[in-house]
Amino acid sequence: MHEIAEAGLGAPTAKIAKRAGVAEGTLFTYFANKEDLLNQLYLELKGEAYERINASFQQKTSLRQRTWHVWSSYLEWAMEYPEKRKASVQLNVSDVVTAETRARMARVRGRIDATIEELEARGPLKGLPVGFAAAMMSAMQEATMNFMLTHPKQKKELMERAFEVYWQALR
Amino acid sequence: MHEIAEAGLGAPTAKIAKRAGVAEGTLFTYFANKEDLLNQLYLELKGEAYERINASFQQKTSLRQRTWHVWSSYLEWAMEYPEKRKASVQLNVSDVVTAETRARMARVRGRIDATIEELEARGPLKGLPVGFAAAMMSAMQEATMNFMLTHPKQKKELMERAFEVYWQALR
Amino acid sequence: MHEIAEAGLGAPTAKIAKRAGVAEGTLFTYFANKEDLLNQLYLELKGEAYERINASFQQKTSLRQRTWHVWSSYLEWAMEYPEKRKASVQLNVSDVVTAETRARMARVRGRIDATIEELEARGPLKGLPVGFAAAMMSAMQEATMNFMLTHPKQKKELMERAFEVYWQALR
Amino acid sequence: MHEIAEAGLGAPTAKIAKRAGVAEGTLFTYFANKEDLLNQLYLELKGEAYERINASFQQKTSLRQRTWHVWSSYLEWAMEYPEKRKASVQLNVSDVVTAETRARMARVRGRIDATIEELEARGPLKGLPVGFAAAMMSAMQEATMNFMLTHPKQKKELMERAFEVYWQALR
DNA sequence: GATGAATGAGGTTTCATTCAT
DNA sequence: TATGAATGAAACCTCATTCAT
Repeated sequence: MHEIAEAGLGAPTAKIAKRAGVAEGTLFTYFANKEDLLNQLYLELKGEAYERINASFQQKTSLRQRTWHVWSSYLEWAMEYPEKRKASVQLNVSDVVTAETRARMARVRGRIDATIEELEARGPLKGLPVGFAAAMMSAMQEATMNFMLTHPKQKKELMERAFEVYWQALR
Repeated sequence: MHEIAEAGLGAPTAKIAKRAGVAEGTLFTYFANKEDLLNQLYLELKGEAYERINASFQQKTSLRQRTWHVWSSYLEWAMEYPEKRKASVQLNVSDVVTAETRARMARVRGRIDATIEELEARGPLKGLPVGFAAAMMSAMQEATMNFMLTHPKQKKELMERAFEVYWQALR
Repeated sequence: MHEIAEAGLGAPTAKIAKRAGVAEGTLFTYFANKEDLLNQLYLELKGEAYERINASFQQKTSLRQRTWHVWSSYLEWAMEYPEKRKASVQLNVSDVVTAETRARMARVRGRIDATIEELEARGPLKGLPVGFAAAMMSAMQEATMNFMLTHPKQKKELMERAFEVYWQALR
Repeated sequence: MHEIAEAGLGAPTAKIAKRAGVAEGTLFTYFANKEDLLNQLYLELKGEAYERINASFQQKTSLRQRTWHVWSSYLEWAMEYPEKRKASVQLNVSDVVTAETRARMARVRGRIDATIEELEARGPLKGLPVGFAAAMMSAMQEATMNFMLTHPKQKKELMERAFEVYWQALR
């Protein structure tokens, strides 16, 4: 993860192994090949983020509260582990992550998706394809993250006001 | 550009040269090295998109009209040249594009930025860092693009309704 | 043996171990290294073939009958265990089988060699180096085997007629 | 060829390149991969041998004379270039040489095969599969070669008397 | 004695870049 | 200025062998 965050997906397996404190060959007793390693890393990182969101998820609260929960817990996780987020983004954009891996991940999202999809039933998004609200949130979260990192003093404010923007957009 | 869109930034210079109809070595009489080539390509692609936006830009219309112009002309360009957009995104995410290249690009945006920054003076974004509205728009445009590509029948609707979402968000 | 027949001498020790139903490391409590293992396999396979020939060897019959016995029992063994023969041939050609192993094998041939050497006393081979008749037989057996495998219907005929050719040659 | 003869098909491409006086990478501008290189080498070596045989081939002489020509010219070539022969044998036995390569080679044999097939019309081989006489000759040539190499003084005698054996066999 | 995770040297192949023509 | 063969560093991956358990 460290290596991917620093050097991108092109990070040599030799360096990855060294950073992990194992021999070059050892990598390949745990992963069939580099692609497999990257896919597993993706599952691990995304899984961790989702777990964080799910952990303190309050099913019975208002839609706004649940949406805020999804919005904020992801951003908090990402701020806490910027390297994990960076690696995660790199993997997400690339095409080493197979459709199968993405599908498996989707199955894990569960309650998160259920909440976000509630948003799609509302006026501004009614009739648009499923997943649009979620894609919008992701896009806005990433954009917000970048500003939170470059303007650490306004971190909290950015998180809250950007959420307000998202929320207003979907009223 | 074709090669980058198809094979990513890892596309071999040999293939790039062949596609361009020149010999392998010829590439390096025009570009110092691969990184330089990619930076120039980035400037070319982004420049083309901005030119498109600037071309029919109506300075004197309402803020909403100008914002819609920026929103829609980029999306139209991107739909018209999906390969250019794909290459452009790849380059944008990567770190071969130097800070200097990005800075040079920023200087070209001119009137576009002026418009988008007007948005930041409004309530929902007041006090947030400069560039936030633009970043938000880019993020939402990319997310919208992906849906336009996978749901071609709703192309027009997606473009318009997603703009409405953006606009509502910044009211 | 199975692995060698299928994948050649390059077959990984890991696979050999698995096929044998033991752990990777266990191989090396029985064999000093891969080369040793291959040499032992060679001894085992050749030994088995020779044992087969010796088993029903009739010392007192005519030279032709004894020669036929050697010719046919080897071919029958090879047809019965094509994998053993394949592995055996691979080992024979390679140079992992040491001179010492080959020498040890020679000592086992005993009665077979005695018979074949009788052939060398006859006109056509008189004066040629010891072992020539045996080498000739081996060469012809391998060539015949290949045809027996690709023309299974003529198996018996090929075995008999090719022997006739060999026998005529040495009259 | 030198490397293959010395170290077998496992000879590292790095060594092959060095021996050829080119850089490691240069190999792969001429051959798609190692397998391709080995196939081309096979074609080159076998081709050379056949060319030698065809060169002074006298179409109108007796069958025995033509058979002797095939027999002896190959053996002479092989004695003259023992490394080429060794490499050639290694390749022949292995399965890196594809069926397609072998087929292409077969097409080159031309007049040689025509002669050898005449032998198959004769009594001892009548009714046996096509190619049997040629396979027999190859097998016997290889066996003879080994003795010629270990008994250089009897070279000429071995070549002639072994031919006699072959010829007698097919009377 | 059996195990199998760990090792790292060594193998094949790719590719940005150079430079004589 | 254009060419493309040559280069060799560096990438990914395999596998015989060791050794703590």
